[in-house]
Amino acid sequence: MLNRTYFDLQTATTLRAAVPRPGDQLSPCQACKVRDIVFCGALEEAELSALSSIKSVTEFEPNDLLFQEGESADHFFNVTSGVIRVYKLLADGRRQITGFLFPGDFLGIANNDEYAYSAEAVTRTSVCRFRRGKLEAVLMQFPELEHRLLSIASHELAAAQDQMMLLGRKTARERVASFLVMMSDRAARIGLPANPISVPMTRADIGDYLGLTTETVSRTISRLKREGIIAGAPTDSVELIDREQLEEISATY
Amino acid sequence: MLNRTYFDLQTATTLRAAVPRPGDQLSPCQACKVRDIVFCGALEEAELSALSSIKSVTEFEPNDLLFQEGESADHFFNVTSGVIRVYKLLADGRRQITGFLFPGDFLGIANNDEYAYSAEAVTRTSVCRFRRGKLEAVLMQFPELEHRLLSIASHELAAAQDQMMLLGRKTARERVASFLVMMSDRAARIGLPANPISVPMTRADIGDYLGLTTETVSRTISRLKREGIIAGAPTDSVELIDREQLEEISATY
DNA sequence: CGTGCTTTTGAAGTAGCTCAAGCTACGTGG
DNA sequence: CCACGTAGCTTGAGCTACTTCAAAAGCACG
Repeated sequence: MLNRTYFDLQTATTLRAAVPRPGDQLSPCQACKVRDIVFCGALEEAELSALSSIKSVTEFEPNDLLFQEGESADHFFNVTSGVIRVYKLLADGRRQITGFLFPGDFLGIANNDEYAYSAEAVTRTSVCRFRRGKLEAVLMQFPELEHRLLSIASHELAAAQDQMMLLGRKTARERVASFLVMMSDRAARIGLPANPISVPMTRADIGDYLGLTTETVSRTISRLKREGIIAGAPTDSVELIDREQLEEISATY
Repeated sequence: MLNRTYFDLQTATTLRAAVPRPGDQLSPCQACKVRDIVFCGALEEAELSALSSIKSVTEFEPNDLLFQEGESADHFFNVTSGVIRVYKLLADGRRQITGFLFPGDFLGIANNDEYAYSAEAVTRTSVCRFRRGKLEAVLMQFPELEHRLLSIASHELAAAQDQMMLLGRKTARERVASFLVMMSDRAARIGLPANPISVPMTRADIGDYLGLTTETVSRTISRLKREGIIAGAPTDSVELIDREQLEEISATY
């Protein structure tokens, strides 16, 4: 399961040149490849070193559980490489994946002291982990960080609303097209090529994300291929041949 | 359209005794009937009067538009009475209602400077309105307020994830049951009776919230009535006869 | 080179949708 | 006060997009 995807993502974050800045080497985070993207980006040295002092780096293998719904929410995470799936389960095993996380994404915003969802590694993944209590102390000290968390939460909220539209009102074809366009955009955002995209998650994952069955996802992708809109390079990689049409199909307003 | 529901909600917020506190009458917000519920609740007098000085009260009639997706996000709102629907549209008119707002709910968290969704009054509604720029200035001054916004956003995020589960994986029956239980819980939360609940929105609204058609909503409610699990008092009011069974049906983990 | 997992494809079934008609409630104007 | 119009709700009949069940094919790994 340690497939190409993982290497792609590794490569990607490596490719993102970590531009040296004045004041470099003051804290390990200065060298972080994804730190320009969110949370830790563009912070004062004081804030950054406060954060740095409470972080620990952890690695996960594919399908490793980061935490489970209902567990005490002891940590926040910042993904530095790999892909994570976040999901909820019903008693009878039905699963809804509420999001996929990529390098630079933040994880662990919870309103009680319990996680409201579970999180698992899709690929080999590394994260920057913060103890909740400690992070909160740092937040108290640096209101700018809290401001940033609010901004992250707002983004997530907007994304969640788009996903509700997708789940409530789009056809299977529109959902799959939306998914592929989203994957392409996310890849571009973290510095990967937007076109032949890597799709490390299984059809079952995609189905549980889009509110479809694996069979429907597979059939829909097959049809898009037959129509020449996309093409499947071998190892879980997809080429968007007619991106414009894909966007039309995706029915984004 | 100025039906019983509106009066119910008016009554409710009036019933919520505004307990006098030391330091009362310092600002008009002290008397606010919903202020214990969120955002403005339990603030220092300084914070409260800062907020109070930038707010303005506005009323909306049923179906009035508060703002539209894509508009410049100039205001935040706090609902003080009535019910609001928040939704997104696709180009061809398909609508997804992403939430209903009740007294005490906060509205307008946006990540760009554009609203990501539209908002309309379901019933006659009154809101407390804050100019975005001014509120942001107050936020800068009182980090506690930003902390509170983050907490609100976290709650909304958790609710959004539940809704994704509902839209992606639940059956029509489970969705309708979930909806009724949710309405009952929300009513209780703002001090209304949890049992004969008022359902001011149309079947079309409910359908667009649950990812169903009006017909399916209607049929499903009819069946729940036939089974004696709920009963329809006349004016858009529903009695939960067997709440326990309704919760079972709703498939909440 | 077989074992297990994922994906694909087919065939049949069904939950929910579409289309259509009738019903109820309510406000309006004669 | 009653006819009338409109908007929402209900119910029926038929349809279809997606699911379910099943099997075979592809692929990764020991």
